[in-house]
Amino acid sequence: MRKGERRKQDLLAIAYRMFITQGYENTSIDDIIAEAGIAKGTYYYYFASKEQTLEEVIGMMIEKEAETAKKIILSEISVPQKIVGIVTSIHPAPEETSIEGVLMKPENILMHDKIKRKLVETVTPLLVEVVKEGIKEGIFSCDNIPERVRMMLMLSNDVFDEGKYSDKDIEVFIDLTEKILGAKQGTMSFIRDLIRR
Amino acid sequence: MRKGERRKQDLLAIAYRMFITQGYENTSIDDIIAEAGIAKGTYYYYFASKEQTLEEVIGMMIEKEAETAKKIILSEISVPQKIVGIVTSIHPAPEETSIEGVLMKPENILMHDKIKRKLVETVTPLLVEVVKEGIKEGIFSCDNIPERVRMMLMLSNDVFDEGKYSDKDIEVFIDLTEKILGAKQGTMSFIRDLIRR
Amino acid sequence: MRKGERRKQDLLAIAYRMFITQGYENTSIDDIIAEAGIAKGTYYYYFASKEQTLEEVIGMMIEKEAETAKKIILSEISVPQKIVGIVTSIHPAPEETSIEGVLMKPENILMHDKIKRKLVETVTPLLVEVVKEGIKEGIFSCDNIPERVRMMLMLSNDVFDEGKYSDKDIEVFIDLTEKILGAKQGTMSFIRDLIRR
Amino acid sequence: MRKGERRKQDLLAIAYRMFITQGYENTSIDDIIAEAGIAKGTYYYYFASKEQTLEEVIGMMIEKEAETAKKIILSEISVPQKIVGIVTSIHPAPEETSIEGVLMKPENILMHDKIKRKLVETVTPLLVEVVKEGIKEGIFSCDNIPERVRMMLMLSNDVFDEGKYSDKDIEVFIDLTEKILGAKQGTMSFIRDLIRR
DNA sequence: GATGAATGAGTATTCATTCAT
DNA sequence: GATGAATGAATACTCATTCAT
Repeated sequence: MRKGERRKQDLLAIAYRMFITQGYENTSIDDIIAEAGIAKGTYYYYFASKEQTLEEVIGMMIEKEAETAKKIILSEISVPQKIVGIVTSIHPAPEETSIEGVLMKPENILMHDKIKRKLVETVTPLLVEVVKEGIKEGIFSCDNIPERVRMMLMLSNDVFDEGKYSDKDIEVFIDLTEKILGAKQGTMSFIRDLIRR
Repeated sequence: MRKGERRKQDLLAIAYRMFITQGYENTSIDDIIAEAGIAKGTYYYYFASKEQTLEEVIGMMIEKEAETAKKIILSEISVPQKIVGIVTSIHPAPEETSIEGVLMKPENILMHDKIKRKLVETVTPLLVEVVKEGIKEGIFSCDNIPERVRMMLMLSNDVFDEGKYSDKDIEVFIDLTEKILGAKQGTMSFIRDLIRR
Repeated sequence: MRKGERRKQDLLAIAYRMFITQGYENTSIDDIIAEAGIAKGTYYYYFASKEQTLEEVIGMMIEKEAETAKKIILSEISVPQKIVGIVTSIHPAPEETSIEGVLMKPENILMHDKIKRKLVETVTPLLVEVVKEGIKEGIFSCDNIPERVRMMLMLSNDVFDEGKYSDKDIEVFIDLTEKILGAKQGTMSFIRDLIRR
Repeated sequence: MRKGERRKQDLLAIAYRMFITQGYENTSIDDIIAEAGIAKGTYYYYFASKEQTLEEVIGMMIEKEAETAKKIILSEISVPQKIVGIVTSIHPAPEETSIEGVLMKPENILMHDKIKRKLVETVTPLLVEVVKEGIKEGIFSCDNIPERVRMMLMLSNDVFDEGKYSDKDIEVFIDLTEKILGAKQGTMSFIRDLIRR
């Protein structure tokens, strides 16, 4: 059973990499098994279908992100820093975005979209708690917290996922983030230094 | 030649309807020509490829939207109403969204995404002018106008495209819209009455 | 070894049921072992191949039928009743036929056909003895007994296996049965009451 | 269109031959197109699926048989000869049966069974007319004609399709045929000379 | 302008069987 | 006796595109 689990993880990792690199639709089962060096039957021993593989790949990613977010929440940093930490952590790693904007190539939109939705869904409740903490501390002031958090997340996706954003985009984003949460101007301005490269 | 143009428009209309209804990937050339009652060769006489057809379909839509937007701009209504009018006009007609959320079915994401991007790109400069008008009138007050307009558009996409939004979502959206543009609280509150059904 | 025998019988019973229900071709080894809750290796410990399983399943059925037939022969009923008893006993139980004519679904023809042939082969010699008894008693009168018995069996298969037969079919069948065996008219007419539902 | 029709007929002929020779299930699309020397797409241009091909192959055969039967009916021979002519004409040509009993190989049962059913269905009404003719002429005498004709057909299938029948089988079959139709003994005895080889 | 026959690379999925442990 | 991971050949079907007429 150990052996089987290990192999499944390997396959998942390979599938993940290939889906990201060439797109889900453009990756054939044959591609995957060739890369993994296994027989077709073996692949289907571990996965019921290609789509199921995609689900598991996504699940794996989400899980990782959620864990990171939880660690951030438990760490000893200020509430605004927690929020920014979580928001930035859920964006595609620079390696991935930089390789010719892979994630946004049309062949990847399906997967990217699935991930985005699930990520928002997963991270929202975690962030809600953080925001509530901020309200208690008097840093933020707002109602309809879940809705505001969701919008903030979606906005950050819109702005940062393409990998093409200007300084002005950042300025506006900072401004909006403060206003979404009802923070004093300047509260989130340290984002500038984090993001600008 | 007139006749040819006419036929092309028909094909475009058919393709548009089928892409929307069943998704771009799920619509085969055979489907289209069956519906149109023409031979395969004829289809390829008018379009170089399936993808080109998609581009033209999208172009057609965008053109329509842009025209609507321009009409709104030239009309005799208040600046906030112009903005809201344009923003709401670019969202899928209720018929389309309501029919089981067709547009967001996974098979439609590719097309939907392409449309969204191009729409933002096209509508932004138009809206920028309106916002500038609003600033002159003293209703709005902000810098980085193009960036702010883009974010507003993207946010409205995020909130309204799924067709599933709560009253709270609307409240937050109104609040944010006002803050994005630096308007007084209440300026955009009439949105409530437009959107709530 | 006793334990092994028991398990094999269980497997045979499961295979039988699934072959009947879903057809031989449509039943995969995986289906069988899932139902039995055993590993694939275990299955192949008991059976050399899927086809061998089918043979054994059929053998099992035939054996049962033959036993029933023998019991009928030894019982204290009239010769015509023995014949009818045996003939009716070899037809699929109403439960099986009635469930949407399972046995005749195209996916079951192969198995059904194999069973039919073997059954005729097995039952013929038994019935021949009964017919000879009838001849001694002066009830029947005919030559070429084995050939006649075979045809009677095949005819009964044709008429009754589909589960769709009219009253007229029964009338004709009774008439023919009498004539096949050279019996007086009316000898077999009690079939009517047995079969009509 | 002429060209297309011709090719379809060729494909049908090839499929027919291969289905007969190797069995329907054992004949892959690849086999067929290799034999026909065409591309896979071409095959699917003419047939929607493998199963549809089977249906058309069977339809083709049935049509042929029905035509033969009609010709026999219109010919100037005696009623018993018409009946025997039709019945013998619907059995597999000797070439086909003789080649190692191809038709009855397990892999062919499905197709064989489909053909048998459809053939009985198609030929029964034709034979009914002939039998009625015979009754008018006073040669036959019976009620429930359709049921009797069906049984006669099924019986002849049972006896002759396997290609293995003895002289005694023929004797019994002749006897039964006469009795099914209520003919005088000897009416159908000329069958002997036709069938015995 | 229009036709429709022909193409063929591409793809996911199934399943009986083996064998080292 | 029992396991379950690994195999890999087999197979039906799709579809955008081309081109001679």
